[in-house]
Amino acid sequence: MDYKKPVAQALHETLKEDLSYDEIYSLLEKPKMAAHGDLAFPTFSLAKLYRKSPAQIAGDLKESVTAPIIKDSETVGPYLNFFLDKTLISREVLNEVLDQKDKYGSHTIGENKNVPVDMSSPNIAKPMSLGHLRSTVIGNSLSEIFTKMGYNTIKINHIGDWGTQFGKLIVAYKRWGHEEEVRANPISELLRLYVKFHAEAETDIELENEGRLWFRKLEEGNEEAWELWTWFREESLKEFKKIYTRLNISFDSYSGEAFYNDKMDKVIDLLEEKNLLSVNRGAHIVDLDKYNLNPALIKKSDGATLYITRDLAAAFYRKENYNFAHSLYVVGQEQSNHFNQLKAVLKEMGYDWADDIHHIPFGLITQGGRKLSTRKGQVVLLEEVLNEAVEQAKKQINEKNPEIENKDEIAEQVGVGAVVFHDLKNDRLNSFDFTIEEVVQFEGETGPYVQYTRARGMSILRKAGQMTFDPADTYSLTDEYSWDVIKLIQEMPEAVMRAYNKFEPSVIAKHAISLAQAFNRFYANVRVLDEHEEKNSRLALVYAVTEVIKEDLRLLGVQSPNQM
RNA sequence: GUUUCAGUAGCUCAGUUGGAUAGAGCAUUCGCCUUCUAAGCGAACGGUCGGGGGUUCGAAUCCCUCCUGAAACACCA
Repeated sequence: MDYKKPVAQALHETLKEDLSYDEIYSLLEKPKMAAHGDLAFPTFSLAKLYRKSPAQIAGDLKESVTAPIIKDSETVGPYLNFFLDKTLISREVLNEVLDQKDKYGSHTIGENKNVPVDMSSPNIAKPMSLGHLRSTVIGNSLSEIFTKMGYNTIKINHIGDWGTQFGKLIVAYKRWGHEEEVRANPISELLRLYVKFHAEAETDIELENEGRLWFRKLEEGNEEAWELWTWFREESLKEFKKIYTRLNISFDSYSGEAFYNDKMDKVIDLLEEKNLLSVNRGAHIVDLDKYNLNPALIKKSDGATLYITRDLAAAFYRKENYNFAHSLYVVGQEQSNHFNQLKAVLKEMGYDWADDIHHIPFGLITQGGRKLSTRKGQVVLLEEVLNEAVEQAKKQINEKNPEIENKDEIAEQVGVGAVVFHDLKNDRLNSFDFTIEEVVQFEGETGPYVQYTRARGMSILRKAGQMTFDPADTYSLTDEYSWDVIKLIQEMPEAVMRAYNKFEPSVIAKHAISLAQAFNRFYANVRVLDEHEEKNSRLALVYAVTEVIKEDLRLLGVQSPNQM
């Protein structure tokens, strides 16, 4: 329930000559301090109109603005502060959560419209790095958020499975590789070969040529090249799926770069038809001067296609197959220029749906201040990070709750949850320098803190022996601690909306932290299981918190263990 | 060099549409477990919101300018 509405309505009764309902609604703000009440109305904007001091206007309004929901109002200078009826609002908020459960906070504006989400997109034969983790978890979370808005999302893993590096890889494998080793440890072995190739190529210039040759064979459908490529791809994908399983993420499509090989000619034909291609320094380009962008290189001087050609083909394919309302690309911010070009070319072609394509950029992860580089073998392996986090989680469990069952399962949920939450809690555009100590933090504003908060709530419910609550009951909560919790629960649907509008999972993470903090304060100060006339209402509040936290975490792709 | 993004407490970061006395977490120091899980709660300490100008009743937030950092900038993806 949005309690701003009845208050705005009450103000509008008095002010309808001068301010619209919407203006009043947007002027109403949440005070930072509890002493200033639950909602505040600043009167500055009326001062000129009325030729009175804002303080005076606030005083006049105080007398005339009333509503059942408004328990009390006070003026402090130019502000009219409202104190609301806690009992009434608590009851309605609880009724709503108990009734809707995990549907609480949902919206319907997506109404079955399609939204493909391009995310994760690791490269074959290379380990998944922290950069891929970001794309994966941000993409997954946005996909959940869009689903909660009513959209039908399609998670697409645009695998990096084509390019000259496969020529190099084939050469390296033929020279130094062994089948058993690749089978045993596909990615680390293929990576070793790839790194070795670049090291050797520094002195042996013949290698690069050989690599190009083998890539051409691959393109021409040479059987040996094709078999090796298929095999590398399969082995790599198997390895990736292990990680996706741990992250609890699945995809609707693994169509990668190779999938569009036969779909690029159509793009080039279309560009020619529309007279958009010109030849410059031997290359085919689309001029984008009027967009203040570099020309888009569609075809190299040797006739080969490029990244953008493929992405154009992918954009058309997705428009035709999904008829998307929005199309998201969760890709690092260093590729902003590419997506600006992509959209500009589509605009030039006359397609308005270019505006529905959204690049969702995110900040760079460095280590020791340096950019991570696969070629030089300087990578942070995602799997090792997850393992370390899970190990630390297990250590904590053994210290703090050694009697618990399913230790391994819980350690996995907590450890992986810590990593994922850490990645999502801040603005996605922030860059950060990676340290394992920071990621594997379990105290303060972390995933495990939020999970732990919920586990404490679940423990109370178990002790009470009550897991279901009647949505129609007349609940009543009057203390300050409950009130803070209620207000946070009430804000959840709005947080979902904001996360959606900004393509920003951290909004949800922040809400989860705030709610957990408020609940822990409640927990420390209010005895739930003691006999009290509000006991049943308090239990209902605990239940509502466990539901909302679980839903927040689910939207982030983090699991909620019932005990830890 | 051009473009884009960023600069808030020792560190990591919030700050919604411009609103009241700029907030958290970590770290440090100190309190709270015979009572629902101490992965918790509370307190103390900590600020020229990068500098300067401007707009406004009001600026961390908008505009200009300078400083610092990161990224991108034609045949990689």
